[in-house]
Amino acid sequence: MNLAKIQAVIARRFDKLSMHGIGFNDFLILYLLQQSPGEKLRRADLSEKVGLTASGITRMLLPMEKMGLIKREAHEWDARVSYVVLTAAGRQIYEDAKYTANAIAKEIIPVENLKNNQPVAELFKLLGGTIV
Amino acid sequence: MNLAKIQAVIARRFDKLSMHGIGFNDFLILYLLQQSPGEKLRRADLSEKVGLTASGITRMLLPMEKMGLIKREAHEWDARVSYVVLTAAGRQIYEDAKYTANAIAKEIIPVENLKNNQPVAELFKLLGGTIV
DNA sequence: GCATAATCATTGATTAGTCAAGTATATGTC
DNA sequence: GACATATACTTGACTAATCAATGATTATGC
Repeated sequence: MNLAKIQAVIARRFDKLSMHGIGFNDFLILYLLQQSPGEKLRRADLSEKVGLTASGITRMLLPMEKMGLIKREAHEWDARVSYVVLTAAGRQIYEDAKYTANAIAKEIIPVENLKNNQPVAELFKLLGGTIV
Repeated sequence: MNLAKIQAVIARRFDKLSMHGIGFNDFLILYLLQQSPGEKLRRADLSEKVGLTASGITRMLLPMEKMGLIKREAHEWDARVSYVVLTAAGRQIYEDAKYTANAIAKEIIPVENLKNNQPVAELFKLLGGTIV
């Protein structure tokens, strides 16, 4: 009864991100948005990527929206979907936080797995299949 | 963001335990008690074993106590500690649920790891280091 | 073209857990 | 033997998530 521990331990390492005013989950969202075409994702897709339910996503994004890290955008023709879009402020925070996050990820990932110079990407990929 | 998924997936498989009126966590508690000397454990030790905080344990055990699966027992000389003891009813439920749980565990564990004929024990041991 | 079904997002109610503080008891030191 | 500190547990306040229900919109079958 607690695999969540692993996730908690990793997430805790990322507590340093608070120096940028965001947490692990926020960073993950920004990361996913930033690497998506148009820096946007449908809420349904986002929920699928992070492994939360739709309502979980709604609730997780609320404060990020208030902070101005992300904003809403309507789908071109499907009125049911609402895109989550990275704002300029969000992109800026992400760019700043990236360095911190990479440093943390470098402490976690075994060096031999560090092929390209993108520790966070590698970490998320490693956890990937199961996590992100 | 979700290693908890693994745990959730496994726990969900154990939903069948509801036919015995208990859930995965309840079964885990019963399991741990049943294999402890005197069928009892200090709350602190239990919390350590399942990876919850002390308060988490207090809250998890409350309904089980109401259902009469477990009961309290004072420590012989240390008035701070309170043992969690398996009741006769609890043992009975455990014995019944064990068969269901073993069947489920057998579906999850790779056959080559099934040495002795105690799938649940093996499963918990496999998850062990990190989980139980 | 209309009825029915499916999809997307939000909301209220609930659950499972955390942390911080509090209570009670034990232990070590002087 | 009294005080400081540590340990065991409980409680209140809070957080993060779930589910079930709902509203809105789009897709499908006939």
